[in-house]
Amino acid sequence: MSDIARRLNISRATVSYVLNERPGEIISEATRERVLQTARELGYRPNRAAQVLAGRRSNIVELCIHSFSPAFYSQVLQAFELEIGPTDYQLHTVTARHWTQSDWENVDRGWPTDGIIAFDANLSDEAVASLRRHQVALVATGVYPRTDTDHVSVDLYEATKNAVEHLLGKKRRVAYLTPRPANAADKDPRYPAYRNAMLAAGQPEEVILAIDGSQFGDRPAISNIMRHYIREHGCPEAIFCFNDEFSVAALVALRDQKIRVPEDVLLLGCDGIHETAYHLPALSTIQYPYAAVAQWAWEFLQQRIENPESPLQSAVLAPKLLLRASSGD
Amino acid sequence: MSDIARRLNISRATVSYVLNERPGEIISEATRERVLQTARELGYRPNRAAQVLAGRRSNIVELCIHSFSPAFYSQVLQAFELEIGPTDYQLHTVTARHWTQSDWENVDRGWPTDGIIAFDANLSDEAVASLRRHQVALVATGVYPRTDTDHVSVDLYEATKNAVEHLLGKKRRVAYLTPRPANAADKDPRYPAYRNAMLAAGQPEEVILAIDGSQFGDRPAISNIMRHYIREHGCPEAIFCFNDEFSVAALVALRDQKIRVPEDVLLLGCDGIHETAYHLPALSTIQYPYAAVAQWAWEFLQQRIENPESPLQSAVLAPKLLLRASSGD
DNA sequence: TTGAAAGCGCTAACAG
DNA sequence: CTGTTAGCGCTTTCAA
Repeated sequence: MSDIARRLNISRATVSYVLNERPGEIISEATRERVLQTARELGYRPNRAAQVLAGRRSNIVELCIHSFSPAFYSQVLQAFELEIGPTDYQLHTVTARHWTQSDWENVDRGWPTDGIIAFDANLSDEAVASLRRHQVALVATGVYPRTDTDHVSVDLYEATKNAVEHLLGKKRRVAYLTPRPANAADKDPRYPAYRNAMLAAGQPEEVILAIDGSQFGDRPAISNIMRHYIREHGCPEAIFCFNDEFSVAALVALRDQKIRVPEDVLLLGCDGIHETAYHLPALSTIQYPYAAVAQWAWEFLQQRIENPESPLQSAVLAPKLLLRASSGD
Repeated sequence: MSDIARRLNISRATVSYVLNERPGEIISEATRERVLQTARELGYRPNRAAQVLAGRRSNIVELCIHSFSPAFYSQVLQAFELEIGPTDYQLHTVTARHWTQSDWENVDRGWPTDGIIAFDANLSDEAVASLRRHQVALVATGVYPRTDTDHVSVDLYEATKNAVEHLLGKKRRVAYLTPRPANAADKDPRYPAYRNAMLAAGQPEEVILAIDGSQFGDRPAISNIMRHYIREHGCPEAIFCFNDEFSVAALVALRDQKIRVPEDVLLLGCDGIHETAYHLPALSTIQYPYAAVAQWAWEFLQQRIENPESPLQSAVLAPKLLLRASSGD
């Protein structure tokens, strides 16, 4: 910038003004032209670090997501990309799988972004409070609503209950295939929903535990567990799966044992990853509202960026049951 | 930092020294302790923009990738995440689908990162030259080797030729399903490889063109085109597909028409996305060396960051044929 | 071992 | 309309 100023014998401020298209301050068209021209000639490239240090917005938002796989997460990424890509903002993505609470408290230190989207992150109240104190624009997403930050949540309870009820409408022995032990510590709404639906139907619970080490989604491991389970306990008449990874893994296990879906057993998963549509039979699932989550989150974040003091907002979205062949529909 | 210094009645430089664990400059253990302590009390958080402006490294590398979907790209992301995640560096990800050459020339302006990985990007020679001039550490990946930047390429030619030859070993009428018109302008090695294999076998080419609008991967559209094609031209005995998206789409179309894979037609795709393993039949494919690409790219980038003047490096990787049930293996 | 001071490149009052 | 100036928060050379 000084180079331009020096070359043109004007001050750096003037240059800054025209380069920033400052509204109000009107620079003579002639000077403007000359500055722009010279900037081009000299190959001027603004230095973002300096701009930000001097108080400018970065026009970058950061999406912190558990990881880039399994497919659920890539679909989330894509939804945000579709939402934010067309705006002035650049979307940066970072994986947060191994983050500690202190990482979260310092999330704004990675780069001075204008805002942070914490997708399904395990954010402690303290971390949120700390970020709020530091005026970091933050919107979180997750299964449970929270009131200490802008938040969009997806309530799986109803959809899961509907799903299990739907299965119960056709079969009696409905199992739940999950990576999470079915105890009180499991705060995920899927288990309570399953449990309550079964209770209401007067049927005993049947939880198939498939802890697979890799958080979610080691399909071969899950398939193996399913195979063993079926050999020992026989096959349930219907299986509600924690998510579509489990559902596909179960499908593979059943295939291997010549158990037909949906003739012998119904299958219903959760998340609505693309792949479910292409299996044979097509897999029923609970369709996660990817686009809507991205929309609301981005909406809230923009408002928070524009107006840091505005009241907190939150949205609760309800996913829909997507019935296909695997549940006999 | 000034706060800490003021509180302790020492200079900001001293604080900076201990906070940076400056090697060599030895600060008295007492001062060190006091500074660290006070920093903690005051909740000191370094300002990255300032650090970078003052000449520090950001410890961030940016991966510029076409988009977050289809699955091929998520697997690429994951490979890089696996490679770079455990290091001191943070991996930032940005989608470059709509970037122009000028976006590329200014890629380092997004944030002052230490280095850039351009994955399968359409980088003009000028853009590369410009980045080089600006001392931006850049490693590119792609199908073709290039000599103007650090580069890792995956050579599909051999693998494709092997694939087609493999199919020709079992059937005569081998088609190529692709989104790219088979003309000279198609610089992708898949078509030439297919063509040459067919020529060598004395078989006529059969190119099924499935331009689907969405660059690659609109599965329903591709399936439709396949259905029409088969109705009009009958079904080839074997199909080599541009990538696994096409392969899955073809599988669906064939299923609909009660054409059996592999009994009636062999199918072989490209990329080795996870999903191929779970279809019935399991889909044969050319396995892209995700991990190796990430490793080499990261290796080159690190060296470039450490030593901007070191000679350019490049690596050429060969993907392997992964034969499964869909090609009758 | 510590402190003073000069930037890094840019923004934004404020005063002409 | 344009120039002067004071930072933004940190690093680093040079002296002490």
